[in-house]
Amino acid sequence: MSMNSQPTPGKPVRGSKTGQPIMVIFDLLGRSWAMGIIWHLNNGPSTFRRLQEYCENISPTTLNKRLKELTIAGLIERTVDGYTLTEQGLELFKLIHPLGKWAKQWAKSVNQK
Amino acid sequence: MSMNSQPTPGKPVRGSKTGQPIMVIFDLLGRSWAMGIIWHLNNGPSTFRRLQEYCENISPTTLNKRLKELTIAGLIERTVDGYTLTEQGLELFKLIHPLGKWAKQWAKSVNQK
DNA sequence: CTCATTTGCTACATATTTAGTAGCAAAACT
DNA sequence: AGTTTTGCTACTAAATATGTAGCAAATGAG
Repeated sequence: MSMNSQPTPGKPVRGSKTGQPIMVIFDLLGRSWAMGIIWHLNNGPSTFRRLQEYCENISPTTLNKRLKELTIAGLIERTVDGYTLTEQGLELFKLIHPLGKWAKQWAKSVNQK
Repeated sequence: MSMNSQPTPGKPVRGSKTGQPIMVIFDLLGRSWAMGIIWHLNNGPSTFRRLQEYCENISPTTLNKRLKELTIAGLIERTVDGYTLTEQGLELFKLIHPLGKWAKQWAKSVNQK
């Protein structure tokens, strides 16, 4: 079965053939560096090259693909200052933000084993 | 470069060479069906076969891999009733839960374009 | 201007991940 | 004792990500 490349609500995605919104964003955000990009853009606009550096030298192929996907999804956009979070992207970031704290706790407990 | 298969805090993962916890769980949860499994287990314990059905006939290979990863990560465990969320898994679910509502709104706005 | 740099990105070859199908051994019914 | 269900492995094909090279357009310096 061939899967859509752009995760779109209502269309089958990696993780949901019916395209349930929650699964669609998890497909989108789960792709490599997608979260890293959003996390970073929360600090302000960034150019392609700068994002690349920040993302530990992600390959330009992947970065470009990710940027296009996130743009189509309405989470980021390109301005004169570079790529930026849209309002929707910012809201998403706020929702996901608490995960950072939880993840640190989780990391400790995992490493204890 | 070869990447660890099991996303582990402190070790390089898809999305972070330094293994920052937040990136590690996004790697983990971003893999196909990982979220679907957690989402479903929130309704109670489930057997392998039942999970498979729920997950739109995910291939057993992938399901098994995911289950192992989530188990090592301490998010799920196997009991007499089948696979279940651990307490940590449940907490994670609670954090992620609000995303569901946001995603529905987001889906609407995306489809309007 | 004009030459050198930087930026955003494409091409391409390789490696890793996922999907999809078949089927088997052990446990649970009947 | 025989059938069904369950948890899972093996294997092949398709999709995704990585890593390197490099080019055309925009920017900056002299």
